[in-house]
Amino acid sequence: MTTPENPPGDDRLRLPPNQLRIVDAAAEAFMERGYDATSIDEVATRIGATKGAVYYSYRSKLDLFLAVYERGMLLLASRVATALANTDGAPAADRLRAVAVAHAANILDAFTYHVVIQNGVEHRRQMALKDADRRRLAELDDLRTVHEDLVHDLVVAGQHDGSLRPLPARLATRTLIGGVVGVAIWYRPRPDQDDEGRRQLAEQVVDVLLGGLLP
Amino acid sequence: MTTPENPPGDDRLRLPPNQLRIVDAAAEAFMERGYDATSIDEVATRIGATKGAVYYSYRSKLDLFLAVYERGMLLLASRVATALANTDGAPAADRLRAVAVAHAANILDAFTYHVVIQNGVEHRRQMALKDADRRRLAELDDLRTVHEDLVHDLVVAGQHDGSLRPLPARLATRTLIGGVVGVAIWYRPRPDQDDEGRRQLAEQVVDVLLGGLLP
DNA sequence: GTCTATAGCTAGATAGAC
DNA sequence: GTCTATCTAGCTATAGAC
Repeated sequence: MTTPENPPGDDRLRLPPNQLRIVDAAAEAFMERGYDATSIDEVATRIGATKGAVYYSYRSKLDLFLAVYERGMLLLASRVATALANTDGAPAADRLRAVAVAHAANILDAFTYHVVIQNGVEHRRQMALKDADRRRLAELDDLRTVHEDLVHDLVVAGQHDGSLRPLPARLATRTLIGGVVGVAIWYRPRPDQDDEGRRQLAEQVVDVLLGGLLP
Repeated sequence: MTTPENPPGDDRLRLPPNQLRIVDAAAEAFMERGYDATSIDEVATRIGATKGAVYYSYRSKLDLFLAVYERGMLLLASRVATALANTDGAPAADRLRAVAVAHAANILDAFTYHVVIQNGVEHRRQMALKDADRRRLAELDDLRTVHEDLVHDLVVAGQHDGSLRPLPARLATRTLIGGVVGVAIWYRPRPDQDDEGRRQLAEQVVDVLLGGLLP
């Protein structure tokens, strides 16, 4: 986790250590086996405990999933905010690049979380939820929308100041974000790759997306 | 389904009508609720029948998933083969574009299948499988590898003949495919969109990926 | 070929001891 | 706070009638 500890840090990012261990373990388990196929027993085993310890901190399995989803999105939001702060006043294309690199880098750094988000969002939308859960899920989905709108605004601004090609803005936005998010699908963590290595990979991916494959 | 019926048509694409109805229904259900959350009863209900009818044609739930996976990959392979045949002798960049558009268009046309493939592949890899099932799954995974290698070869060829930018070839390949596959995540089918409309959308997405967002 | 009935199992959630 | 024991629901898969 390479997220700055103090900058635009949402308070919800600060978890008690035992909860953080549970959420980390849940993210790993959900990534490897999928949400439905993962039992609470399995999450408990990963932290060397049993069901009871998990249920003491989280009401339900869905609650646990929402905690993973939330943490992943907040880590991303925090990092994107930093990228924007660092490029204040720069041309839109440069800010867009900074945001996209921050996004890709966060996917690599908090890999388990983002794979879970990636695989989990669709199913959850259709499932039967209690009102309170539905509300929490909707809030988290808002974070995705906020990010897409932010990128969209940068795309439009870039087309205005001439730093970006005139393309259908919404389509370009989604294709760009889709390409970044796709990293969560094809990337496999390597032991030899440190923070700096992941950052370089993030930049390379964004270069391909912004510059295209054609000469 | 806009797939040519005769060209490079794998025989496995020709299913008896009742089996096709079952696999179509399964793809829909898996897309909406996810593999694990979907019961065989639910698939049966969608074709106006009960469990028994499904189990008569498919031994197990996994068998049904494999049938969906197989059909999706074969539809894609067939369409890509046609695209390659149609661009024989053309510069590599043009062939790459044709393949990518075929891929994107097939994702839109056989949307349910590709969403299931997209969401399902990772989990299945880690699950406990019988030898026979493991073998079938490996065969289907091969189809993905074949496609990636095919795109990779086109990328390398394009860099040779100067029709593509000199980028890290594997990375560029995965980013391109990732961007195309990402369509299965953000696209939502529209009633007003016909075959031609989907084809145009596929072309627009590929234009963004090949040309990039920068001027 | 499709139905109903049911066996057998898994896993979410809770209660109460420590 | 974490444990063990247990209740309960829901689902895969099969058997046997029609």
